[in-house]
Amino acid sequence: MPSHVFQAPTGTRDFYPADCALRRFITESWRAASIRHGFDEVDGPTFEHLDLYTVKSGEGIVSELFSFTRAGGERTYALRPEFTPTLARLYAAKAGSLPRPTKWFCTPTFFRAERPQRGRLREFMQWNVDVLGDPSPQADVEVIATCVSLFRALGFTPADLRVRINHRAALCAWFESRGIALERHEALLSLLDQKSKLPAAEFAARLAAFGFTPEQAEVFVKGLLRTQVSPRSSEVSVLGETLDAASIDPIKRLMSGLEGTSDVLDLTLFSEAVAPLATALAAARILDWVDFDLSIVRGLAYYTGMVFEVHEAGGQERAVAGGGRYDNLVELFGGPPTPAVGMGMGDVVLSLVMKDKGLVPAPANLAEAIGIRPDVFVISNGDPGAEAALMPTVAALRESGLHVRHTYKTTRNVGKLLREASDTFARLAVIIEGADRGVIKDLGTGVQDAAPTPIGLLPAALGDRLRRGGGAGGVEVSVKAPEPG
RNA sequence: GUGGCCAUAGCUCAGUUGGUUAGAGCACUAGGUUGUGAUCCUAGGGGUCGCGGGUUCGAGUCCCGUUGGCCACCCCA
Repeated sequence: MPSHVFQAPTGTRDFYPADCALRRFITESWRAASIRHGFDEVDGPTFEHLDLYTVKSGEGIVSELFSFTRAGGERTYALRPEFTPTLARLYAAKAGSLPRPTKWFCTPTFFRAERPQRGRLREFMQWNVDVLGDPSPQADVEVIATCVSLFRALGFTPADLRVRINHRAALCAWFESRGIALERHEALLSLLDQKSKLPAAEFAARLAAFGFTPEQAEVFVKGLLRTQVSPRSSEVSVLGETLDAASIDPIKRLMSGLEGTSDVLDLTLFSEAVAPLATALAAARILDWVDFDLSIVRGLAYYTGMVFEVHEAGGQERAVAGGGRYDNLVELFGGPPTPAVGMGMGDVVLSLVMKDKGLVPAPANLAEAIGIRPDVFVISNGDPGAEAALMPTVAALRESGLHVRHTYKTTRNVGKLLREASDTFARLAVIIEGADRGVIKDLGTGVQDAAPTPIGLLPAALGDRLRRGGGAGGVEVSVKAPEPG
């Protein structure tokens, strides 16, 4: 008896076949969404010099990292907790020769030494999408649209998930216009960030210290600000303050460009900085996924403009994705001044939300989606000639490039073996009936050929059958086709 | 790093105020209904009750420790 039982380290996961299938489905979905939006895949090392992470986040980050020194070595390394520093390093090294914009994505594994809890583990995968070298709102929206494209592909609707957007620069400009001194902005942002963790009354009380009325505090508490605007109206009020004519103009432009949308619009943080963003969101046809939300701050000090998080509409789980614009980050890592916008999405929360919404594909659909359905399941009916022909037939079919399976059981009960074939989600079955022939059955339709096929012709016959879509049935593929545009 | 809850077969669980060789369903394996994916029948493998220690005549059942899990805090790149 072993005196010690080996267990996986805290916060890590073991991936059995079904788990691997789901993980691959997710990463393949990430890849597909990235690629159809024109992003190129990159990657870096799984560990970096520790300094790379303290540059951006300070020494305090070290306790959150898995760091180590090689035996006998002097340098300290850390397993990567995020991709952004690596991205900045990659970009800075070749900035001069890279196109503008540079659009990169990756779907690697990350490590964080945190206490695990729901939606947070110590090892996880995260999709990163970044646009470098483009300061326009279109770049902001491109990142968000890629994110939304994934949600659509997975079967989510705007009723399931909400993209909650804020704008750091616009928010701070608005603070300033209200006479809040620059040095108090950080404290105010941090207060907004704590909104969901404070009792409403206390939150309002603390806001009052910044000069906000109880009525305005209520708007912050509700988080989302949707203001009724009539295109014919000459006045618009936000947070109880009437906007000036210069501010109203972009609203009206926005309204006129949005045929078919409701005249209820999110106008939180309305300003010259936000209107172009809203316009671009509309042009990308994802405005219906988006709410502006004053309380979205993100913990990062380096965000400079738009910031966003994606949450379940009902508020369950933690953020599915988050990101924003960080125009000074590349410079921080030694590159040229480069406007940049990006986002990250982890597999842990995404999986939880998919389960919440019943959007995890059934095993057969997963197998179809990630391309692991067997083409053919070869069965012997027990005839001595068929027994001898079984493995050579399997080999010949594999030589022709097909995904071929056969039983490892001893029974030759055809019914049981067809059951096994069906359990593997194979498209076609071949029942070898003798040394020289086998009959083909389509496991999707249940239709079996009336006449057997000479064994030497099986590779060609099966290949032909599969090319014509044979065996495609039997599973419902829930993965939606990419949407046009 | 702090706190709370939890830990019995691969999975979901039952195990009476501590008492004989620890159970069920599903799953799995084999066989049957003399070759067609259903249903069904039969048989079988598999746990020493996360691990270690303690109390007791006796512990899965009580106590302590430890490991792991879940949840919240901190943090969230």
